[in-house]
Amino acid sequence: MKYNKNSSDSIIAYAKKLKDHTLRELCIDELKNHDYHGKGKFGQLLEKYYFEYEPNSLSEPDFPEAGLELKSSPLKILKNGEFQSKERVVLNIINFMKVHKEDFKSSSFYKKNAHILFVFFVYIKDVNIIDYLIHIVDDWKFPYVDLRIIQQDWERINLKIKEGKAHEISEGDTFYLGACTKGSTAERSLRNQPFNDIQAKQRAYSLKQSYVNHIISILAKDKKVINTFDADIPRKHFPPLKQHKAKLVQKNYHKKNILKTKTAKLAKGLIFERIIKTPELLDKYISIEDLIISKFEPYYGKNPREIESIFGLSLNRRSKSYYASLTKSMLGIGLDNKIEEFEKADIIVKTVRLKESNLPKESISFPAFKYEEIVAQEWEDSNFFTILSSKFFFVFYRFEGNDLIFQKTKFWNMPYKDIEEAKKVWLETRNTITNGKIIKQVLPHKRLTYFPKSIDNKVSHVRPHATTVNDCYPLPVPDILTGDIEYSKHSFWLNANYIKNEIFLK
DNA sequence: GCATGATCATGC
DNA sequence: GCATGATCATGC
Repeated sequence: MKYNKNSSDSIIAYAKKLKDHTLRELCIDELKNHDYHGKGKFGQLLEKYYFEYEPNSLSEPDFPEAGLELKSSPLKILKNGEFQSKERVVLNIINFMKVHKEDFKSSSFYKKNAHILFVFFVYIKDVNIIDYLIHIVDDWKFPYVDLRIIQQDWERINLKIKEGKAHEISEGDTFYLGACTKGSTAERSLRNQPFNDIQAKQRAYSLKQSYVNHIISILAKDKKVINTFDADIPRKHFPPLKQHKAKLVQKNYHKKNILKTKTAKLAKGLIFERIIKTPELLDKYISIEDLIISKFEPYYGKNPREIESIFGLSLNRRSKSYYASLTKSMLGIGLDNKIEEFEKADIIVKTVRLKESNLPKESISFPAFKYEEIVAQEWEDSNFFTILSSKFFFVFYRFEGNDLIFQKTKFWNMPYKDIEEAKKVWLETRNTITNGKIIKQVLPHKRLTYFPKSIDNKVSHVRPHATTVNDCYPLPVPDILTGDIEYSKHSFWLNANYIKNEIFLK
């Protein structure tokens, strides 16, 4: 053994030798003649050829004597050169039949994942897994406040199981710790649950992608991992057949690296600020939601101008960030800073202005979808499903006469049944595009479409979401009526009535 | 007064 | 220049 399996320090030190290298360089004899692809393969190769133990699926950590769990995970490079997690980090599978009897501190989750050794590598499509460059290697223990929130998340997942609702679990139920589906196909991965005959999709605990990004930013900062690509990546590390591609990849690495150094300088002002300034605050409230909502209570009944003046602000009311600024002020967050808890939990903040009838003045829009993308996707891979699976934070203002009054705030995530309703809208939209039957009638100043309308579905509808009618995305199939090969951008919207009845009034 | 098509305004 | 959150405009 090249390390002492009883000592986490020894394992971590050995692991750190991976940094700035590829598996091909470090395990060359065993691996060099293979072309490896596929999800999860990197982790298996790492365990078998670098740490030299056989991959297992025990409930213990990967290094049981040291209490250390090994997790490898891909990074992607953003256009601005920053590194981000490519996906969530999937942890142990949730055993519905057993976990409801556990408590957090002695749970299988905590036993396995209290101390994690992360190996982050740079993912590039179609490149042999053993040529991925390992970028960040470090161990991770959850900070106290995060752990408290994760415990609350864990208990919330457990509550759903105890209520016989394992089949209704959603990513939006929780903040940092998610319960993501796991298994090749949905049908094949159904599992029994203890308090309901309905089978539930197999799920695993996972760290949400945004939380993983937070981990990455901390590990990268502590270790000053900035110039990973200073050293040339030797061409021999890429298999001959892929040499052309490898050249491109190398070129890209350097380009990105330069970009990254530039943006790193520019991005220095970006600060994440916590709502929870001291851990003791957590003990005063039942949940983190209650704690956060309590911050807003002093301002209920006031209008935006009054709230501004309380904080000595004078904001541009037309600015897109106007309500976001008010929200930050009430949370005690600097206007230039990001709300750490919201960023880490990928919470979607929406400000809604209601009429006196409690009906929102406007429905809520989401980003425009790409016609070519949507026809190639399945529901559970779609952006719309991801959005609707998120946790939302609503800030409600309500008109009383001409005065706009701050009414209330609310954490919310869409109930399982309503996500199923929204799925119908998505499927119908996809069909409409696939069949090329989008435009119903062309009128002088507008076009009528076959897209789902708000009267067709309780939850959602499709509407234009473009700068002008000429602001288009290409169509995968030309429209039958007009022959158009592109069409103005559209997006999914939440119905105003749904917001009123299912979010504001509930 | 609402539903739906269309567009604005800002910031990156 | 475009993505995004927000808002306008018209006809029934």
